[in-house]
Amino acid sequence: MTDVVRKDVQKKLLSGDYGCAKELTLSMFSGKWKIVILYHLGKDGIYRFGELKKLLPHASNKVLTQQLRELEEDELITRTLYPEVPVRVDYEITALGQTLLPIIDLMFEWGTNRLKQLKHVAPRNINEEAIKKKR
Amino acid sequence: MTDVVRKDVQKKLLSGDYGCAKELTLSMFSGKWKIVILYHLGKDGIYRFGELKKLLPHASNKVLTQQLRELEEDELITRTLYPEVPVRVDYEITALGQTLLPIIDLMFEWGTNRLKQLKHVAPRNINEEAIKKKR
DNA sequence: CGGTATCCTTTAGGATACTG
DNA sequence: CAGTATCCTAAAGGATACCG
Repeated sequence: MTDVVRKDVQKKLLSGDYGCAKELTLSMFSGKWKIVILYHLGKDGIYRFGELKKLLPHASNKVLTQQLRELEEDELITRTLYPEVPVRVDYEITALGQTLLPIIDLMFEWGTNRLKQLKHVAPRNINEEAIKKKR
Repeated sequence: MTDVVRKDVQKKLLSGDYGCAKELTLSMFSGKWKIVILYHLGKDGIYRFGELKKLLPHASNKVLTQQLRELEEDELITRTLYPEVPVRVDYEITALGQTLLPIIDLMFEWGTNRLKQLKHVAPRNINEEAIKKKR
């Protein structure tokens, strides 16, 4: 899921149902590349489309564009087009987007600690879990 | 998306690729009802399956069970079965799961603030955005 | 360069009926 | 009571080709 949540939240907003604050926040990240995009824009400043593509070589044109458009809709990033030849497009994080950075940092921290733990229980355990999943 | 991320992270763990700490954390929440489940278990203590169902009336049996199983796999909650008649099953958050609560709290806080802002820009704006999306 | 357009696959999520 | 089992659909994500 992920964008199930996003659409759900949007629907609730439209119908005047202003509950589910956590879900609203979660829906900001939900999308395969959104966290990473926000992270880099928050950390390094401005990126051009092509630069983001290099950063995320596994993201297809379509999906990357889609994620950027949604982040823009959510007012977390801005898109600036310079009508030069060839065209240039800059993506930058907004003030609102920056307010998400502390959360992303916490997530990074938690994930890092958890990865350390998972290494200690030895890779074999992880494999066993994976096998268990296949049943 | 959402569990795209979860499976992605699991794959990376298996192949020894221990990057993507943020994604690991995100994958803990990704799933339509996971945050809410963690939130309630973290706040109120133990819940039985039926109680969770009442709390989440829109979740189907299948999906709710699935989310609980994944949370258990990720070691965020425990499942305890009491072989009484009729059977009883308790769900409880683990110590690891509790370490996610600060993040969830932050998400709740961010979402609440954002909802306030969105109310102030007036519902009409939101409708315009929604219309824009339909193109 | 920064995308669209098109087509395709996968899978998350859901409705309903049934069971130990 | 606490789930499985089955079937279904919507939509997220991806590959590739083309465009202003």
